[in-house]
Amino acid sequence: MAKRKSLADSPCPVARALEIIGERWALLIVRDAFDGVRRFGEFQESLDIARNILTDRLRLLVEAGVLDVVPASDGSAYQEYVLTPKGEALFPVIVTLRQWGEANLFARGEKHSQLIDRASGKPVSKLILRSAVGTTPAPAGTFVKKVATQKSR
Amino acid sequence: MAKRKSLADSPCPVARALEIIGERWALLIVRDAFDGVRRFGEFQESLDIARNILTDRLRLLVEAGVLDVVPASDGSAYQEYVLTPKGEALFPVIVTLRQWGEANLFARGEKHSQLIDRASGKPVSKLILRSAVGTTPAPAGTFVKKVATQKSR
DNA sequence: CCGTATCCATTCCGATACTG
DNA sequence: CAGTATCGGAATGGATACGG
Repeated sequence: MAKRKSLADSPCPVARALEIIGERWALLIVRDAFDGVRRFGEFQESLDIARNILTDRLRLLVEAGVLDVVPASDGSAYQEYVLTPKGEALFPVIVTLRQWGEANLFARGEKHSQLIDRASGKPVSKLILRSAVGTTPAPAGTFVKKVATQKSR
Repeated sequence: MAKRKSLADSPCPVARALEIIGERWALLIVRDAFDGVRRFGEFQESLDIARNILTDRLRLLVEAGVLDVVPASDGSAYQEYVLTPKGEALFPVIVTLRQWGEANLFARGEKHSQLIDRASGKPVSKLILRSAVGTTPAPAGTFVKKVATQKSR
């Protein structure tokens, strides 16, 4: 008993997403990857995570298709972990999470780290995110239920 | 040993945010709250979560200031759990997570649940998110480090 | 119907030692 | 440097029984 219930088959996209990245380390690894971190040791030092756990989390993220393993860019015989397109698509998630954290989790005047968007040169905290409005035409029968109770403010 | 490292004091807003909602159930509870769920039993049924865990997670979210406890709206002597402004500010996080899940975690033709934004009448999956561009003027000395390595695509 | 309390299996995670 | 192997303690989560 006490077998953990899998969310991987949930009809809710939020639940499925959490099955992959709803875990203490996963998103921090992804955040570091966005930050340019590629090597095992860099992740380990940056996150201060035990090596065995890091090994396991990297493996899970690779299996999930969020990271990819490539031969090291320098001569060394090792590997590097880079974001796949699927992993890069997590950028808006990181940004919104960061924005929420900055706005709600820091005392006035308290310092926080910052991330600059390479393309725009602006802090990611100030990015306006564009969703894929045109993508997924959503043909009839796509949804298993429709709930019209959302507030947006 | 093996004491879990707290992220609550991390200078990274993403890490702090994950300390609160980076857990298997927290965001699903928040998602349900956005969906209009307010009662203990509703959460329990919707999430199929053990009652003791639900109790604990609700308590944590209340402590974190994401949910608030109010007297039941019907006559019953119980309580209801409603989103605080801080909790409602998580809306963009849920939306981006959902968008990512829809785009990357479902096979073509596979159905997923849907959520309609009350204000706009559109699916949240197609919302264009506006960040608080004007807020937090970010005076000098706000950041502990600046990293300019971000890719945005 | 709303929770709390207990018990226990599973999972997580840190420390450490070890290999190449 | 980049992992793997093993260990033990802590946290998570599920089942269930109980009380308001």
